[in-house]
Amino acid sequence: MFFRQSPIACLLSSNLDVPRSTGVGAFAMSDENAKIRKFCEVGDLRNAVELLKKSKKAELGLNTYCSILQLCAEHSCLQEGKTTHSIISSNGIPIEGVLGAKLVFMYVNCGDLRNGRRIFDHIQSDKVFLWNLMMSQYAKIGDCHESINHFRKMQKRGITGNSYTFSCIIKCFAILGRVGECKRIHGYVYKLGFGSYNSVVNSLIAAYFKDGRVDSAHNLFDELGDRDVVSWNSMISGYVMNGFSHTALEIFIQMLILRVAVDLATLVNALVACANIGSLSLGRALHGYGVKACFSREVMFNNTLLDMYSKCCNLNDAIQAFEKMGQTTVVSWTSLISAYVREGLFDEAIRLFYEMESKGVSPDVYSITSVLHACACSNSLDKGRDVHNYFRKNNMALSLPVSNALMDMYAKCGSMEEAYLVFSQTPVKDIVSWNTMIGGYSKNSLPNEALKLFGEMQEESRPDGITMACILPACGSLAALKIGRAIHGCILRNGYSLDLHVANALIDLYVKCGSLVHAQLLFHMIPEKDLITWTVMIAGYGMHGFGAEAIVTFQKMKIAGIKPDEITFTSILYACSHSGLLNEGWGFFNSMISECNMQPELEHYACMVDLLARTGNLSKAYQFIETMPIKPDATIWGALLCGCRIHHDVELAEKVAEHVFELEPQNTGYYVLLANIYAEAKKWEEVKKLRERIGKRGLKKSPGCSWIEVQGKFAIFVSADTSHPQAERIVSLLNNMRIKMKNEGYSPKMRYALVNADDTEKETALCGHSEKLAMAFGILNLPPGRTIRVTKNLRVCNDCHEMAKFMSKTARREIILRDSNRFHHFKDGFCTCRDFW
DNA sequence: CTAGGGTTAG
Repeated sequence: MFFRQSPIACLLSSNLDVPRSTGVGAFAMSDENAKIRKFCEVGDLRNAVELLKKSKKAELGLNTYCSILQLCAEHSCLQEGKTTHSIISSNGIPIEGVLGAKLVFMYVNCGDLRNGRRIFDHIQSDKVFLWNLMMSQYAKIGDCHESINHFRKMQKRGITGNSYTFSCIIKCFAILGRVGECKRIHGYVYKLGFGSYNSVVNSLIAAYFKDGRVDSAHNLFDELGDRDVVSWNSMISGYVMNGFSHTALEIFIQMLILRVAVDLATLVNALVACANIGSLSLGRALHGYGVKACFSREVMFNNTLLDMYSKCCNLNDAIQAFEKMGQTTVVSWTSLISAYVREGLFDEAIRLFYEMESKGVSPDVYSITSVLHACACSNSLDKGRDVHNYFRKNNMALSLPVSNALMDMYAKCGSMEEAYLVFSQTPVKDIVSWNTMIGGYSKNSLPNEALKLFGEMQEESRPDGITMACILPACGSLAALKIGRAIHGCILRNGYSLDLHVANALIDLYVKCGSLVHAQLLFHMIPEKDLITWTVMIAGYGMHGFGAEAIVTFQKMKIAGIKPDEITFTSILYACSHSGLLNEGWGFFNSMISECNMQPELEHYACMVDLLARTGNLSKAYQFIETMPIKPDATIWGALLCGCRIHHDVELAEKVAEHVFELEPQNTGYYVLLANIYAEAKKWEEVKKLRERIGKRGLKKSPGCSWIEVQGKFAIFVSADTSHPQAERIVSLLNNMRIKMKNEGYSPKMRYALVNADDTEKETALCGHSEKLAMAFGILNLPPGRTIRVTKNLRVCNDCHEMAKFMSKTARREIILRDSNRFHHFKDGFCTCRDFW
């Protein structure tokens, strides 16, 4: 009955002499403490703290504070934890020992690492638990360095770690990619006797997988006696991470056979494996399994499921998975956006981005890069700019991946100016930034800018294999053999040639630089050729006029089990047309439809028209165009117009030209072509009319331009250029050549001149063509016997072609001339095109 | 006594 009274009532009602040591407080304290502890036991934190606030210092015991702090920690209630802390302080309780540890635990668990750290530093505890707590929390927020610092301090103080310490430190070193340290810890762990702890071994397995040491990881797993679900999950995710999704799924199946309990992480990893190998049926089975295991409310499960359906090319199921989700995150939206991109529905993907934003889900780096990728793929500069403006309006920070995605978008949409603007405004660039810009310039036919940036890059950053694959096409389009060779050397020194992208780009480089022998050599050295390798070589043979070799290569490719795609067919048809192989061309065209189930596209029709027209089947070509299932464009009619010129069919040319002019009224090349056809038929009146027509439209003929690389420098010539320092020597060489030609019975093909002037004037005009100037410059400046390689932006003219043949014989030089259409190898008075181009 | 090792997107 005494105990049931309140302490105050006791004091007032009693005059008993109570000993001081056990005192009134002692009885009262147990009462208040018990009440608070009772609240804590049932998880009523609010009432526990309220009562704590009302209680006096003397009424409270240490355990009571600890109970409340424990509850705060478990429920992550920082506010109540702080209140408790301040009561402890104002009550003058020293922060040390168990109470100090509890405070650290509370702060750290509530995510207030700063206050946790302050108390941790203050109490100077040697408890391993607290050290582990700090380490793992730093690791959790991604500050691996601080976590490692703690570990080092711990070692200095002579505190021996336990399994928690080592699993954490191994993870930190693994994240930082310091596998050497992991190995060191591995040995240390064995010495201390933690070598059989599954938590430690599991983190080691993950560390080795992260470093690509699949075998080491697997050995650890084999030797691990006490495997738990995490061990299995580590194996599955490790194999997936290293690109062995099939093995990952085999391990998953093994797990099912051994009846190891599967958890959420297991299913998520297995679903990723299914997504990677496109195994829809297994993915569906896992879907069902997960629903039965009650994971259908887990965001992680649903997001992975959505992505699995997307990657298995099942957009409908992906949409359904999204719609069934109770809770969506930015990850769900991003996966859905990517799913639409994968299906080619770019506009819908872009629309989803804005819908997500309007639903209050703020975009992150991944969603932003995805939507920019959608803009890039849809080739829509306006939509890409809109997204860019959206960032600016919302003051969103441009992180490096976002800036890189912006550059890529602008580059793919053809605006290198805007791409460069982003690039120049990116203070710290990485290799991706440089590669994106260099590749962008290459693909947008700005090879000089690509080379310039490549030079700048080397001052700041080390190029990698991708850089090489980006810069090589620029060298190719300039026919910059010397620079290309230097880059080839760099590739060999760094071992980049093992990368198939690089190897393919190198073959293409040598093809484009006219060095077919080198291209062939490299081609034969590649043990595992992919579709691109074969296609590049087929196109290369075609461009150089080796149709038969192109066909043999095509057949070898099929034997190697590689299926041709649309581009391969373009290349082989192109090769047939450049060598005049009509029957073979038809064969490939038909097999494309019947054997490979492909719909020929415009470029395939263009090749066939070209082939028919060149071989003189003009009316067949006309019929072929008229029966095409798709609308012919200017290049198709243009190919026929070319044929009309070769076979001097003025009547058909006029008919065809009207189609061309209607489709591409701004393209001067076609007017010039028709003018030449008239000129060759000596229809000067018609030439004059056409010139007037061109004049009215205000069209300008794009100037012919040729260049040649001598000692790593380019000499560039335009038609009738007299500004070159060696102009006099060049002209006299050409005049001498012309005289020699006349003496040997060659007459200049005057009918190819556009002007109706007297013969002398025509001859001068003929002599001024840029390719002649470049070839002459080559003869004058390259050591005897060296092959002369000239590149021209337009098609070579017939007169220049004749002269090149003559030059190759009289000057005893091999000349390789690349025009906008193909290669001409001149040797001993003959050309590989056999005058057929 | 408390904690951890394995978890989706580009």
